[in-house]
Amino acid sequence: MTNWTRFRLGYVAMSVNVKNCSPSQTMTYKRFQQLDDKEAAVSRLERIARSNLHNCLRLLKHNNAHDIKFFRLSSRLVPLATHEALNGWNYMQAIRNDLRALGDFARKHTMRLDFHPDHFVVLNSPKESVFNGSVKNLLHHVQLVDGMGIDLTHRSVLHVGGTYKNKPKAIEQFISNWSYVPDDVQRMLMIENDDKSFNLQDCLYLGEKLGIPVVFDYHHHLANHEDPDWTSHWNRVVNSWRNSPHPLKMHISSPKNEQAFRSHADLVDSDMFMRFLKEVNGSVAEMDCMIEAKQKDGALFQLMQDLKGRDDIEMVDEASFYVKT
DNA sequence: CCCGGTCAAGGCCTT
DNA sequence: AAGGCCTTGACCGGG
Repeated sequence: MTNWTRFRLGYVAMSVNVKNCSPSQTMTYKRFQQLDDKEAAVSRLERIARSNLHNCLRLLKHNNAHDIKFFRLSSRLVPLATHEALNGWNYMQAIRNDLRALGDFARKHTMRLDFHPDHFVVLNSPKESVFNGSVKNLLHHVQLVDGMGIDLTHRSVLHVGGTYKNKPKAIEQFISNWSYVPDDVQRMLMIENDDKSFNLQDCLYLGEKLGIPVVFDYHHHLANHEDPDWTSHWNRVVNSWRNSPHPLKMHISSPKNEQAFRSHADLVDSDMFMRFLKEVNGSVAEMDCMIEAKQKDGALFQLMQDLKGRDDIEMVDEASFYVKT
């Protein structure tokens, strides 16, 4: 138990302020197929990947200028990286320097970077092909983290997966599949409650059983819960992070509206956020809050602006603060 | 230049 | 069994 918590804000993948700086440029497989000169096509993929990483570095510089030390990298940095048609493609060779530059900058400025692989990475699938494809994708993420030269532990957040019409069975499937997940990947992962299937208590059950930190998504919890009172489970969330080198991490977003409750709004509602912060304040020394909003870093800046006017907030810098109790 | 259709990957719901 | 939808940013081609 500590006195106050230092809260740090982060955002996802791209900036609304830095123009022409996409870290997710791509080439679809269809397009790749249409190109006759495969060697040229591959070097075009490599150019795109390098450009994505270069843009990431620009984003990190922008973040650093605004004290933002927490950032989720795009999971589409290297187009077609794990596509079977490109088996044997040594993209790491092509991106090594850019990747290293990214990691060097992050380390120099003590930034926390992580990933959130796309929804088709499903570790509890009963289909072997889906499971294997998921592991392949996650091993790609391991390579990226290693290539940046930063520690692998707890860098990638994942949902539990599908329910397949039998949630208890799907949870047990996750546990049995877990034993086939490579050690590196296991070490890299965190699990997050989702908005339709696996709620906070499901994640805590798995997290405790398998030693995986639980990322609490407050918005998902509002949309999908077994027990609406998350506070009575909070100490278990805190505890799931006890062996992590990183502070507890959570996701913050606001519903778009009542009809599309599960969709992300442009901005984060600061009153809702403050109510949440007051509940958790003091439970840990530091906490990282990932802002998931349409307006990306714009939402982060707006939120900080909203908090700035309050007398129960003590600002540390442009992206972190204490809550006074 | 703008706009609508399309795109590797899973799961789920409807028909 | 098959097709549409979810969700999302990027890109392509047509107007």
